[in-house]
Amino acid sequence: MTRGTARSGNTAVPRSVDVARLAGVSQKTVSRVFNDEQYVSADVRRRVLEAAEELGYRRNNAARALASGRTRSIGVVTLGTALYGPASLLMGVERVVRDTGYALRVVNTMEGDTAGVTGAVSSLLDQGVDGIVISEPIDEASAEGDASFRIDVPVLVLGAPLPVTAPRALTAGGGADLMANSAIEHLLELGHLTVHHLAGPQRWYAARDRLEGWRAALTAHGKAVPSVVEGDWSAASGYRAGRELAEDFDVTAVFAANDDMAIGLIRALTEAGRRVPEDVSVVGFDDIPVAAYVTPPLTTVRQPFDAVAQEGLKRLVHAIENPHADPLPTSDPPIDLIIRASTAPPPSRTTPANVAGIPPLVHSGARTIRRSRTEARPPTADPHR
Amino acid sequence: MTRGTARSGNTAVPRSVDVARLAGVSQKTVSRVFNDEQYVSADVRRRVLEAAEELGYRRNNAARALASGRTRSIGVVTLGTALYGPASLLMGVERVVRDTGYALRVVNTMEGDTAGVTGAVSSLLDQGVDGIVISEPIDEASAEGDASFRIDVPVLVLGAPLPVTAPRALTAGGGADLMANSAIEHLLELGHLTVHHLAGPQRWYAARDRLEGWRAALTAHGKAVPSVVEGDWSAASGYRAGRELAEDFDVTAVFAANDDMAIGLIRALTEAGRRVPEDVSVVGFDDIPVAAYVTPPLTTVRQPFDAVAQEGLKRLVHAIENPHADPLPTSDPPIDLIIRASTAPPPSRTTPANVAGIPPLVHSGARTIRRSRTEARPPTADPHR
DNA sequence: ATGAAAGCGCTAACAC
DNA sequence: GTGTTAGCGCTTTCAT
Repeated sequence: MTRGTARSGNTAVPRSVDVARLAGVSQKTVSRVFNDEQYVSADVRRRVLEAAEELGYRRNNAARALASGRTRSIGVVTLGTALYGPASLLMGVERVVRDTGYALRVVNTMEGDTAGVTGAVSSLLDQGVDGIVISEPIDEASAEGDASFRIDVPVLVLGAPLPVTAPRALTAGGGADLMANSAIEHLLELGHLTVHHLAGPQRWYAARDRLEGWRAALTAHGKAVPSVVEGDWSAASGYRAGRELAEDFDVTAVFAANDDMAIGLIRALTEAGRRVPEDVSVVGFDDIPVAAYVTPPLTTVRQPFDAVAQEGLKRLVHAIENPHADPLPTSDPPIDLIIRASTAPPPSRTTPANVAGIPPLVHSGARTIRRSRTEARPPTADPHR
Repeated sequence: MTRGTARSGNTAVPRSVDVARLAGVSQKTVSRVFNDEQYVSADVRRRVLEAAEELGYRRNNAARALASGRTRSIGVVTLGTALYGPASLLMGVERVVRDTGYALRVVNTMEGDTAGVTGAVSSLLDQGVDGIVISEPIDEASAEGDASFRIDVPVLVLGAPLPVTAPRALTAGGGADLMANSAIEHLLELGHLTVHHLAGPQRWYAARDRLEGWRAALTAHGKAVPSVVEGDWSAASGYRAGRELAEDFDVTAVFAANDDMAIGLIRALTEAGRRVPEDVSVVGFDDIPVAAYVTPPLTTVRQPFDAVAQEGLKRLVHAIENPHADPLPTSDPPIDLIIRASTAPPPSRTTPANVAGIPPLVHSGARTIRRSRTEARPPTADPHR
């Protein structure tokens, strides 16, 4: 391939000089037009645009980045797009990033990845990004924050505290402990003596956070804190946990750390002859799209993924574009507890079990309890949906 | 900000010249070391690496791209990471891309997006990519393939025919018609007189493909082709469709175009008093992670997302790196039909309905029927999982 | 309102 | 094996 000529085929890729020549202006003027700078006469602008159109001109982004020192792209480190939480967060981020005019570079850290978050961040830095989003990082096998390199672009961490040392760091999301709280209170209000917990993998901050919220809520209400069963977010692990829990007849309510595990759990309980919600109530976490349609429709906590992504990115972009300004303030979005048919009062010890039957048509009558994070207790219970 | 000095703080970002100076070699030698070129003595290589380490040197990717004409990145156009199919494909692509040494740029086209796939491709071209992956594109409102610009990088389309005109195009995946076929044959073998179809949104190629497969399979077996109900992939739309279908007592088997709709459908049937699978059999599509754990466990078609992504990308990278060679041959991966508990023989007209009960512990005994695309009919039915 | 000149930090080609 | 010289196609600075 000869330098500076055709890239493929027989037509050369046009450069700004070519456009300038055709429009009869200087190269710099072409640059001005494409950067929407002022001081370009309407006539010149039109001529330049026409010439560019005719040649099929596209600015070379590498040259732009090299000359300006800005790549106009944001890197995202995400873990397992297969999971609803991370996937939703990624979607939210993508949506917002586009509106800001930045491009998105994505690196996926799989669990069990040797390089981990540190490696992913490093690779983004190599690629050249103006800012970084780290979505739901998990604890690394190696020591945390041992990155031996400097991160001098702003970093936004979603749903966890900072996993790496970065001078210009921001966080958004998280606070699942408070969300867990509303789930537990709902179950206690129904009359359950305590609530068991099917936890997520404890390397995930989100999982630990939910567990802490569960424990704190029980303790605050003076209830016993049963031992914890740990899953791996999958329905399969929920199913396995369910087989264990089904044997313990003291279990009347379970708070699962996500909906998938809740569904597996319910399956196992059902197969063991323990009816949900008559014998055991189950609350999930996430409100995945099918949650309202499984049997029984799932009571669950809905996370405000979109709001978190949007709010966090607004702050990240602000930090990128105003390196010396103070970061924008945080504003945690409210959380919803969606009450459907998988929760009910505990079985009364005197009444015998009814004939098993299809749970009634309850999901259309789902209730939502919204609570903002700044309130201590939720005063409202507004029905919607 | 002064040119060529500190980017932030008081320490300048080191360049290859700085490394060269410190190591006592020429700048070009540093470049050689970092590009793993040959003809660098072990001693020099070590000194350069040490110097780089000490300074915290990182190659500037923009400069690299500008000088070499290659960006070493691949762009992905994906539609709605919220859906299991596109999300799985994206995950697969990410996994493979990393191993190839390319970076990933992602653009998400939401449904109802004005710019659509064409706009997304254009934005990737602006960003500068060496190749493009278009994952499950849908039909655009505007005329197809009307892109007024040239796409002179290789393009890989996943799960659909080419939505844009590109000289160097490849495709992978797709062929859902054949997959639909195995689902239909399973139901017919159980004794159903025909199979209804709950289709996906017909703007999606994948949805049309499944519909065609369904229609073709019924026709091939001389069965009646009932009218189609169309959903939007969501469980909610499956539920709405289910309320309609529940009223038609001729419906004994339904093939849903994805698992989410199947779950919504089952919910609606159940609420209407039609038992699954005793009264109505339901087959889904995708084998989402919870499919084995909903009630009843879902019989479904599993798509080989990972294999498709891997195979497609291998060919894309080959096309990028060997512009003038012939494209690598295609090799369609096999498809699995996972038989669980949502399918059964049709109700015999003489036997009255049994008392509704919990479906038995069947999902652990799931059967898998695998068929490769080159065979006309599946000869094997090997149990696994 | 427009242009000329000087880099941005690297890789490519060729010399030694 | 290693160094020298020219760009890559833009943006920046400064002149007009």
